[in-house]
Amino acid sequence: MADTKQRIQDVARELFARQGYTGTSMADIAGRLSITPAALYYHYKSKADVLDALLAEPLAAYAELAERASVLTPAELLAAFVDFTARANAVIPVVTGDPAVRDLLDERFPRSPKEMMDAVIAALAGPDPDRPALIRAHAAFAVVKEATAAVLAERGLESADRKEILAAARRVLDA
Amino acid sequence: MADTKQRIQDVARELFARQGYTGTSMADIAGRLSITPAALYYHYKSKADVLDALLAEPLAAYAELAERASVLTPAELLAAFVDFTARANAVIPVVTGDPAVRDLLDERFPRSPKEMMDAVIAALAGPDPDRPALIRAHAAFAVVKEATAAVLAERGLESADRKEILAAARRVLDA
DNA sequence: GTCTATACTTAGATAGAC
DNA sequence: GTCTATCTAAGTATAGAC
Repeated sequence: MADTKQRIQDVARELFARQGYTGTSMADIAGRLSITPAALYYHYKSKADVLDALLAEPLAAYAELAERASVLTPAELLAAFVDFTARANAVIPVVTGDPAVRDLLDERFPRSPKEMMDAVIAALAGPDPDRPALIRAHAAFAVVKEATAAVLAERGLESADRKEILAAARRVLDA
Repeated sequence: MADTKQRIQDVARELFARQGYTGTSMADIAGRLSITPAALYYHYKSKADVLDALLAEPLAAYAELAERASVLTPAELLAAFVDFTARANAVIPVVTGDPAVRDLLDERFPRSPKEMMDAVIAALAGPDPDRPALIRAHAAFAVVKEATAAVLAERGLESADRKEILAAARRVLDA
């Protein structure tokens, strides 16, 4: 990818994460790069396209995970999801926090994050889940997502952290 | 409170929850009430004031919970937090999802939601926590917050649900 | 308490020069 | 590839009539 496009994505990822997608203007992004907003439109035809470029790879990874979910054991799925969360850490709040982003993604990507999350939850809950099983699945999902984010907020995700998170998630899942 | 003010708050709560604070305009709120935006400014002097009015009660409840956190047992704290989450359900995503709201609250309320969350996490982690204890505290917090929200998304929080959520959170906390 | 009209600002986006 | 200049739309907010 051209150097300028890469730099735009890096700045956009940081600003979207800090201020949200709706809360970040094209002028904000351009200012950080010491160019004018108009110059951005040479590289991307809209603000939504900048977001697309930023999310394409993480969303594809999420889709792959959701597709494999039903053939993995819960332990394998939780482990894979910790790693996904760690890699996509910077963009997850952008997707989950801003309703405008959710609507954009519905138009532009085949499967919504909500659908993919539901697939993971369903796999964690097992076949024909009752209400307690669904609650435990949501809880285990939450443990992985939030605990991983909490660790990454102040340091790298070390091997011991990963094991602790997975152990907690498995305790939640096994009633 | 005057009837119109109450109806403005009800509409604002619903729209902020669905579209986010930044993603909701005064015209959106006014339209739902079949009045003009200008009329809103008779009742509230700014959009931020509408948000303030909406969040004052939940934030005060959260502050009280955070203050009592250190003298409650973890089980009591988790139970109180389930109930708080259930009551504040509609506005929690408004606060946590939009960075602009976080900045507004920093200016307008004495203690930020982040600070209060940290107090709860610290109480759950116990004195002089090591890294695993902090991870477990974050995980238990996440279980209560997300599982309660998941249940409320499709039905009321029944007594059995509450017990299931608390049992899961306690399994996370006790290594 | 609500309206019309409007001021002011910011944002997304385009045209055309360089 | 980037700029200047500009358009259009939307949003917050106010003034003053009713």
